[in-house]
Amino acid sequence: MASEQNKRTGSVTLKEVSEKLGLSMMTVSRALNDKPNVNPETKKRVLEVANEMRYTPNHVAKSLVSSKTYTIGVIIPEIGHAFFPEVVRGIEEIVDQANYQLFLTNSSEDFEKEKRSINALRAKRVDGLLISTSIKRSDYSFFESIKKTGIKIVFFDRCIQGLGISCVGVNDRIASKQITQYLISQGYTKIAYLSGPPEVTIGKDRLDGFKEALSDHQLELNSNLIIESGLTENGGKSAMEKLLALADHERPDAVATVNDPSALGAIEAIKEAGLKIPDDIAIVGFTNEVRASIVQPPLTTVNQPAYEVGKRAAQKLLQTIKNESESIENIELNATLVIRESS
Amino acid sequence: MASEQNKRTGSVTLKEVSEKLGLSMMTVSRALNDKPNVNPETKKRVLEVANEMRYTPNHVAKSLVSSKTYTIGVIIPEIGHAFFPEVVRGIEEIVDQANYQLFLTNSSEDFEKEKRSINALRAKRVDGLLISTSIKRSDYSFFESIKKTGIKIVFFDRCIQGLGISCVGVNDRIASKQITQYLISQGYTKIAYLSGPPEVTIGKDRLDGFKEALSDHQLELNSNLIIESGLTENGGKSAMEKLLALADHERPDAVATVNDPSALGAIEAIKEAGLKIPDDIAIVGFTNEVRASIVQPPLTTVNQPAYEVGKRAAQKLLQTIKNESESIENIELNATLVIRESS
DNA sequence: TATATTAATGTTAGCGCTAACATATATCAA
DNA sequence: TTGATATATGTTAGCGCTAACATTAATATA
Repeated sequence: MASEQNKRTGSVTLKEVSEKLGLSMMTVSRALNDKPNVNPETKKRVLEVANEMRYTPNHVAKSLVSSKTYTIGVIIPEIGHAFFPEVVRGIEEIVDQANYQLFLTNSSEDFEKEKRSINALRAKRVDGLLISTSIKRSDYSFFESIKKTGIKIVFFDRCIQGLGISCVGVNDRIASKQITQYLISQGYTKIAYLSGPPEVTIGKDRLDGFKEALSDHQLELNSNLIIESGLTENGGKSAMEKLLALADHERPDAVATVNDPSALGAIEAIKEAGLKIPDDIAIVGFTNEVRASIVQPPLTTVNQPAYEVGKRAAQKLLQTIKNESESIENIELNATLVIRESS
Repeated sequence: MASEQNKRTGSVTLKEVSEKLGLSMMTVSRALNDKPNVNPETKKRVLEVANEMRYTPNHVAKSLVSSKTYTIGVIIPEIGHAFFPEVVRGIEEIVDQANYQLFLTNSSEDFEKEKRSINALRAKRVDGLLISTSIKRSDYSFFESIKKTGIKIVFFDRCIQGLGISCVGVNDRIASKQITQYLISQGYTKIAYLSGPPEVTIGKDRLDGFKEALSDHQLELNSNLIIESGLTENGGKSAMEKLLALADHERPDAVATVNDPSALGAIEAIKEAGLKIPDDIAIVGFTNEVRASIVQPPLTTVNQPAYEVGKRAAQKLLQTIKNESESIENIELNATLVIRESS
């Protein structure tokens, strides 16, 4: 029993199975892979014996022959942000259906680590890469050179434009504009904005949407009320503290934010200052992550279909892998307003 | 430039680099892998040319030779549960430091999918497996047979005992006992329990801890007050509704739960019934996930060091891979009480 | 000077598998 | 009966790399 096992790796090989059966490796290979021209009887015997011997095909060897690994790499900037696990869930579902396996890496918003991971995944010969870039990315040239190697890439959520790489995200600009318009329609006039990093699409697009809404309604854009908060709770909190420190006449009556974590941090600051939401100051987020419905007061925000983003990105990547001439697309999913009590 | 690229895969091979240099593949291989007996001058030239040609070593081929893939597989029951992304973050950090790559699969609490994933990962020849089993697991024999193949396994959070496989978790029984004792010390006497699935360690151990605390304080164990809620919000909510439907004299004055999602669901039910927490009914959770501090009222719960669980599990697995005679351990991390306002 | 030792490089074989070609046997039409 | 066709199986070579052994050149030792 254990004697059938390969000395080197501990697993049974095709050769061992074929020897036991008195057949050539090729016939056994054909039988196990549903190739034509195998006697049904032979096939049955092969399957039985392979099963008995607990043969597991070695995909490493298969991959070397076929130069396909049925493996994709996913680069996440921060798995701690509730948005991303949902995206991963979507990706995993699609990828699993297609019998691919998923390598996960977490860059922790560190571009150097992101580069290292991408190179490691290339060495592992992944068939494709699903990337959401870290914030502190500096050189586009890296992605250009990666792209030149011919590996298939799809960006999601945080995209880089102009590289000829497909992207799956939400219509950030429009959604950001809508939620700002909603604040305006509620009668708020001094609206502040906690912005994300401008280098990344989501940072830029959401800020643009905010600005558009203001100018559409002839509201002045007070640059003192636009503060970069990054994408975290802490960033949101300290940005809000700066706003609260402004003189009374400048202080905003409402705050729009680049994402929910940032809004949650801001809420903390507002509460600590002893102010009431939305009476003293209204606030809205962007993401609709798990905490948004639970915080007091429940947060008005934009629902980003995270799971859907993951699914679509994975689908697009698999198509790009399968079909050499797959077009480059900019897929924008619809984000929708979720009106709760914080505004 | 592009002409140096391999026709088959689009990437440059060792052979191509060696031909360009007029050296044998072996010398180039030695130079690139920091092996001894290479002329420093040669090494420098090799590194330069390899870099110029954008050579990326093919780990698939390396793995076939070495029968090591520097790859581990992680099986998560539900990445949507906030606890698990944190665990994954811990795993990823350790694994990355050791230059391993991580395959992530999400079983969605489906044991059939879990088995499929494990088999797929075995075919991919991962060096080890980090597993948190799904709830609906029925046959232990599967794990027994997997273990026989010699693959290294470490369980985390949800373990199966008696298989001779290491496990990293928290001291569930004791922590559950402590939080129940805390409720008792606050004067509650009719304490209900929303329990998890008993087949899984966390379900059993936490319930045991709860029971121990009651019997230590000579409180009667009313089996009507122990309801299986599963591990989700919905389960918690409907279990709580059953408790609220009890006759007045039976109705609990406090509820302990198997985990935070379950507690959060129960809180919803209590609020919908128009009752006040903790005045009408107190509630405590178990996990300390992101929402626990934010819900109204903030949830008293047990802090499970998720990130630490991930790190320790990954460390143990890497040690088990490296060291053939690594001992089988049951690592219990300390969970600590987090007292907030729900009790 | 002859010989042992070390350093630098090369050659061969094989990891586990499959594509592509080769062979043997059975089946069929003319 | 003959060769053509289909079916079932086998053989060879090679995917990209490295371990193990082989060779050559350079240096040290007696």
